[in-house]
Amino acid sequence: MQKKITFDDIAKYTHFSKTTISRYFNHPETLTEKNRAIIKDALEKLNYHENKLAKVLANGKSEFIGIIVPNLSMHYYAEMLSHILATYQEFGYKFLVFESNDDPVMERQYISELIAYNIEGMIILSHCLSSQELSRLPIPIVTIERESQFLNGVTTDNYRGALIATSYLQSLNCDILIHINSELTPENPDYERTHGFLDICEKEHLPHQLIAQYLGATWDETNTIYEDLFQQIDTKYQGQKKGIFIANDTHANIFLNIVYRHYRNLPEDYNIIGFDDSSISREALIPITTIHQNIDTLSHAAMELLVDQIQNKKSKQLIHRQVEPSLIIRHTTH
Amino acid sequence: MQKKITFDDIAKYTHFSKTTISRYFNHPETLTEKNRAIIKDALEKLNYHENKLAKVLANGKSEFIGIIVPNLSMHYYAEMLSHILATYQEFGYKFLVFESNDDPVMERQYISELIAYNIEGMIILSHCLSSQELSRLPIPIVTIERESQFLNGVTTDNYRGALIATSYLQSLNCDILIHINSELTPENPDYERTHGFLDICEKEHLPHQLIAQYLGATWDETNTIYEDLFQQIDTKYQGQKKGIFIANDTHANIFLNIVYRHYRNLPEDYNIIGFDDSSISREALIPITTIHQNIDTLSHAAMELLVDQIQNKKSKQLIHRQVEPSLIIRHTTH
DNA sequence: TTGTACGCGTTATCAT
DNA sequence: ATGATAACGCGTACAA
Repeated sequence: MQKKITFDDIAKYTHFSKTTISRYFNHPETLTEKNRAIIKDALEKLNYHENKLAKVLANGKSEFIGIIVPNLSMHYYAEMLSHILATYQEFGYKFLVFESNDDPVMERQYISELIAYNIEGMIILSHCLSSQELSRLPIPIVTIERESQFLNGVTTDNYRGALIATSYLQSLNCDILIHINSELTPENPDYERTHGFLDICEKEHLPHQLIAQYLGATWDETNTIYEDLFQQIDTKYQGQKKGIFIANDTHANIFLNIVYRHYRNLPEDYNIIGFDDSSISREALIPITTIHQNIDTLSHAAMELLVDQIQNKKSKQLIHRQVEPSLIIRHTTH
Repeated sequence: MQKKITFDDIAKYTHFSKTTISRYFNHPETLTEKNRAIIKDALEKLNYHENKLAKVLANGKSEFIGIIVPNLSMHYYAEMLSHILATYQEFGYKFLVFESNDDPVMERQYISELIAYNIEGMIILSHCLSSQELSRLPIPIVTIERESQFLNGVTTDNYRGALIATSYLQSLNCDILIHINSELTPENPDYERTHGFLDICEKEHLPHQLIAQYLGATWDETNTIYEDLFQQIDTKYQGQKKGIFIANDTHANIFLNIVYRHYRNLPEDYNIIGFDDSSISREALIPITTIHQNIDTLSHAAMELLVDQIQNKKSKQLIHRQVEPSLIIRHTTH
C-alpha cells in the first residue's frame, strides 16, 4: 500500500504551492488553463485521492447526516431509508445510519457518536426520545412521521387519509364501518387515522365501531389477536356489509389471510382497506385496497427541510409539513 | 450555538497542557486520580464534546466502514443491513451506507466518496462490480453472498441447502421434483442451489425437472411468469405428487398464492419449499417450508473477517466462509 | 506524572 | 494569478 499522496506531493511535483493545488479544486477559474492542465496531469500521474476528513477539519462542513430508524425489518422504514439515501444524488450528503430498536439509552449513545463526527444534521424516525429532549441538541433535526412538538417534521396527512378511506367505504354502502388500530395518544401522528375515522362517522351519523387496543409486538402475537377480532366481527355483523379500515397494510394482510382461510375466499360483504401502500399490499393473496403514503415525497421533503436548516442557521419558526395521501383501489373492496 | 470546546479550552481552564487532556482520554492510568477528577469536572462544566474527525486526522483510524447494498426494498438486504448495523455494539464501527441500484457508474462514485472519508474497510452486497475490479482498491473488503473470486467473502452453503431441500422433498415420496430458478452462472453463489438440486437428483436417479429461466424484474412480471409456470406444471404433472423447490421465499409465496387462488386451497399433491426463511415465508397465507439462511451469522462472520483484515494488514490468503443453512418445516409440505 | 513541539491534509487570510 | 503562513482539533515522540 503506497504512501498517500497529498497536496504537498502534488505541489512539489508541479512546483506550485499547496494553495494553488487547493484552488485547483475549489476555485479553478482563478488558474490559467495551462496550469490547470499541468495539475490535472500530476494528479493522475501520482494517483491522488482526496481526503475529505482533512477538508472537514479545515472548513467545518462534513457533508454527513445522521439518521436513526427504529428498525429495518418493517418495509416501511427500509423503504424510507432507501429514499433518503437516494437523495445523495441531489444534495450530496452522506448518511451515517443507526437502528435504535426502541432503546433510548443506545439511541443517546448513537447521537453522541454522530455529533462527534461533526454531522451537519439528523433525521429521526425512531420514537423513543421525545422531541423536547432532541430539540436541545446543537444540530438541525427533522423528524419523519413521529411526535415532533418541538422539532421540524414531516408527516403524511393521516387525518385526510382516514377521511378518504372512510368515505370510500361509505360510498360502497357498507352497513357498518370498523376501524382497527392501536391505542394511541394525540401526539402520535398515527392517532389522526383514528381521529379522522371517528370525526367523519360522527358527523355523518354512520354506524361504526372503533377497535382501539393493543395489537401485538410480534407477528405471531398480532396474528392471534386478529384471529380473535375476526371471530368477534364475523359473528357480530353476520350478514351485514362490513367496511373495515385497518391501521396498516401488514395488519390488513394478516386480517385478509384469516378471512380467506376461513371462507376460502373473500366474501362480498367483507371490504378491507389498509394504510401505507407498502409492498405487501400489492403482493398479498388479493391485492389490498389502501391509502398511499408518498414515501418518496416524505423523505424528499424531510431532506429539503433539513438542508434548509443547515444552510440558514436562523429559522426559529417550527415547520410541520404534511404530505397528501391518496386512495389506491385494488381488490379487497367491492 | 456556543463556540466549540476543545482540548485547549479544557487545558487553559485546568492549567494543564493539551497533552494531559488527551491522555485523560487515551491513557487515563498515567494521571493521578486527583487530576483525573479535576479534568472530569472541567469537561462537564465546559460541556465538552469530542471531535472524532480531528482524532481520525491525527491517528488515521476513522472507525468507518462503508457498505453498499443493491437495494433495501428486498427484505433480505434490509435484514442483512440491520444485522450489520447491530455489530456496532461489538466492534464499534460506524457505517456509511449506499444503495447501488445495480448502477456500476454510481457505485464507483460511492466507493471513491467512501475512500475519501478514510473508511477502514468495506462490505459489498451489490453485484454490479466484479470482485476483480474491487480487489484493486486499497482497502480491506468483504463480500456477502455474491461473486467473490478475488475477495474474501461469506456465503450461505447453498449447495448444502439445495441438498437438504431436495432430499426432504424426496423423503415425502414425491413423484416429481421440480426446481425453479433464474439462469445463473457458476460464479454466482445462488447457482449452487441449482447445482445441488441437479446433483442429488442425478445421483439418486430421481424424476426431476429443472426450470431455469428469466423470472422477471418487477413483482407483476414475476407473477405473470409464475402463473404461466403453474399452468404448465399443473397440467403436465396432473395427479402426481409434486415437490417444488423454488429459488427464494418471495417467489415461493407468489407461487403459493397462485395455487391457492386456483384451488382455493393448497392441494395435498403440491409441496412447496422456498429458500431464505425471510419474513414473507412466515407471514404467508400458509406459512412456507423453507431453508433458513442464517443472516445473523452471515453478517457477523463478514464483520469478523473484515475486522481481521483491518487489524492484520497481511492476509494474502483468500478466505471464503460458508454458513450452514437448515430446514424449517412449516405448512406447505405434507 | 506532565509539558513541548510537531504532524495529520486541508482551507482561509493576507500578501505579492 | 500565485504563495506563505496560520488555522482546524487531536495524537505522540521526546524531553523534563
